[in-house]
Amino acid sequence: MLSKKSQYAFKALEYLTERYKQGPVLISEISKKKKIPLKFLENILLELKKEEILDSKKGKGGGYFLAKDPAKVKVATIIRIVNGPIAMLPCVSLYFYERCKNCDEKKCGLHDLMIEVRDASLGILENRTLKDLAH
Amino acid sequence: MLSKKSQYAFKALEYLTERYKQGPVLISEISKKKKIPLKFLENILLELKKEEILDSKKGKGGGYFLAKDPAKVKVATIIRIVNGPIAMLPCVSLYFYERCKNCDEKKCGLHDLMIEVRDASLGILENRTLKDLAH
DNA sequence: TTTTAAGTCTATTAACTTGGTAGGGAATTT
DNA sequence: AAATTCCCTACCAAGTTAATAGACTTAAAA
Repeated sequence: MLSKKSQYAFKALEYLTERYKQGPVLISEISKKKKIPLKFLENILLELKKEEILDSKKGKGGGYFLAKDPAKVKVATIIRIVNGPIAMLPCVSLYFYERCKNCDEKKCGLHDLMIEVRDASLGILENRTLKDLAH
Repeated sequence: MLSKKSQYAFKALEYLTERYKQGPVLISEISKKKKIPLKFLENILLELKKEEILDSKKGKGGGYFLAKDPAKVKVATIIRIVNGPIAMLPCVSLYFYERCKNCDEKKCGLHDLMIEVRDASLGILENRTLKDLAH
């Protein structure tokens, strides 16, 4: 399941997508409009900035804004940043791969199945962007 | 991600699938062969019994065994029992549905997307059984 | 140049979840 | 009756999540 943090992130990004190219938006404004705890939201936006999804401006007239075209930001990318792996097992994760202990990937029945599930999910998540979320 | 408990469950079920119709198998045997902490495994098997995936026999010659044909036990069912929801959001879960607070499902962009992802995953998980995991 | 308005950063905390343990109790077979 | 095996309840430590606090930095405006 997506964490609450992830849901907050998507709500904030939705808000910023609606205001793309309209200048910086205050954290406090997003917090109020989307009912996200202010300080928690700060952390989330900062993280998204470090990953270059968002950019920001300090001081008066400052705020956060999308660093790129919302049609270029994949949903999968956001999930990986704020929620972690999309795969159901570490041993089939593309970006967070970890070998299974006590389990030979060659003859693990779950392994192949979970690759299928991963690919089915990614087929969708890698092909949808922030723009699609807004519609 | 699937919890360690879920991975243990699948390993145990794999073992029991190989021994389907061959009489009860000791918890301690599964524990040893599959390297699963004994007491933890007890809890898992008991839970699977309560959900009628497994059955058991007490006393000498006792143990656990599959309650039905492994070809009839869906992977999705097991995941729901030991891991919980398959969907990425409570508001799109079929078996663990919960309404989103502060989010109108009608106009939530994530909602529709997550339904797609759910259906893609279920398309696989509802059509694979314990038997498929073994081969 | 001072003030004010922002975002930045580090640390802390409370609640919850996960993984694992302990120790009898109950049923069944011999 | 004794041995064997699952059943059940409770507990605990560690980690994660959600949220908060407060001081710091940068930038614009007065």
